[in-house]
Amino acid sequence: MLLRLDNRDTRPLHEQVAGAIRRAIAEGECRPGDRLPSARDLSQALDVNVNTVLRGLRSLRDDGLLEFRRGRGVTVAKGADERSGLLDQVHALVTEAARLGYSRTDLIEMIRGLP
Amino acid sequence: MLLRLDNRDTRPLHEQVAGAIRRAIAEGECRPGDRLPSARDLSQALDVNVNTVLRGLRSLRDDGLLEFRRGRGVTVAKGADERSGLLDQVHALVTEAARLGYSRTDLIEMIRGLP
DNA sequence: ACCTATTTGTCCGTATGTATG
DNA sequence: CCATACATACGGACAAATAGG
Repeated sequence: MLLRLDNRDTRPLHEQVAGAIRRAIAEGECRPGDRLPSARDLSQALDVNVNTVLRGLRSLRDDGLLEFRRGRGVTVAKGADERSGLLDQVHALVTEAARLGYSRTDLIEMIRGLP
Repeated sequence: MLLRLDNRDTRPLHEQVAGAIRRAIAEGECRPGDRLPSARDLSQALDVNVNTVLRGLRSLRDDGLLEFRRGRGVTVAKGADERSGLLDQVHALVTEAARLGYSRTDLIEMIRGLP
């Protein structure tokens, strides 16, 4: 799993980290049960603080994509491969919407308002 | 631009007005630079109070979709058509979600659950 | 079973930048 | 212009799990 961050990306680092790993899972580079590199290794590779990496990882855990075990590392959760692609789309949509001035509530309204 | 409100809709009237006009813009019925019917005309056509219409229009102005000019009316802002592309993205998302067995409610929960 | 060194995520505080009043 | 609040990113100390002797 080879990750890199884009300097031109204006999003917070922890979001970029989360997005990169989410896509790696969506594209099958990491499969359920696989172990991720340790947060410290990732932080070295990406040249950001460990806690910044962990913040990104935590958000993926909250989405049900990852599982944490102190002393054992971070593993890809069961079913993460199916959900990650969809969550990736959701994230992209929410981000694009925010850029254009639309709130999440507006998006929910759009979804509800579809024919 | 033909607008109508749904009696069964439980949302506040000003939200319904805003939603209806937003959709009209997204579907190309109103293009950037076009003038909207006056708030008074809209209030007559929709059978709601003028201030209710204005409240909805104001929220669209805050989103950057409309521009107000005293004495000259309300016009569709530049770039408002580009934002309508969001609806296409929403469509694609809902379709892909359905293919994977996720309902709109599931998507809404995903959006709500984002960090 | 025991110890201990290492690896791993968790938790605390702090500096900096960005809004907000 | 100043003050206040909030988010972001960082650093260091900590505790759980592991691996080797």
